[in-house]
Amino acid sequence: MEKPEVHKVASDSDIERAARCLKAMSHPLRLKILCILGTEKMSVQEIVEKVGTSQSNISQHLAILREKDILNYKKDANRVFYYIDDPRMLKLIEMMRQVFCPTPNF
Amino acid sequence: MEKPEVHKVASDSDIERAARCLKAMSHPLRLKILCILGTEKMSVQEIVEKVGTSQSNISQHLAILREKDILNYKKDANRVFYYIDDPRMLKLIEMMRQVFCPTPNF
DNA sequence: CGCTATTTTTAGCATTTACTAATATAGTTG
DNA sequence: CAACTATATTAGTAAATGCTAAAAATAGCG
Repeated sequence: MEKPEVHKVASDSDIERAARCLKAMSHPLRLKILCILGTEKMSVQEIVEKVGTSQSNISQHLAILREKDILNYKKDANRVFYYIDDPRMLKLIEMMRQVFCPTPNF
Repeated sequence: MEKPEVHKVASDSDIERAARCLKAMSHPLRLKILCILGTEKMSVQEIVEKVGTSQSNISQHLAILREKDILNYKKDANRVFYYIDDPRMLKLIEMMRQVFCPTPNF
């Protein structure tokens, strides 16, 4: 009862993990990918069209999100479909919307 | 009524802004600073002690958070007290806790 | 199999980031 | 003002990041 701290600080390992994840999200193109994905599955092609940069560049960014377990994917014949698997990630993105998007769009 | 989209994608400028902010938060030391700050005001000294790296290093990280408007500060005599001003930022940090901290601490 | 479409990987390069060590600034106090 | 405390800034360097262009996988199709 001596220390009325409202909260303890997160453990260093939690912080490291969070920072790694944030870092992966903190590039405009990658964040945009996450935004347009939302709860959908989308082919690389489609992502390229909607995000607007070279296919190679998108593929590299997708690799980063994949390696950090932010995106999951499924191969279907010729194509690869990416999607957000982790509900916590969806929650995080929803939160970003609330914080960073003035109008109720997004 | 033709397109029953659940949401529109955030505007590119919103995304750029969000990405800049996330990037500023996405370093372990900076994230830790934000975590230990929470709703408090804290001197650089105190932050140095709690975070655990050199004074110069902390000062540089504080500068980054300051320049990105994530932290505000007040000078008091000899010392400088940093704090999180923006309630949206506090909300974001709270969210991080929920997502990244398994135990109900933080 | 040769051909096309989709995606990934590689190489090379310019830019940015992060740290340490050293120095500077500013306020405090005797 | 000299010495001290707290903070910021600078310089230098090693590592990481991000992009373009080119080449390589992978799968489907005649």
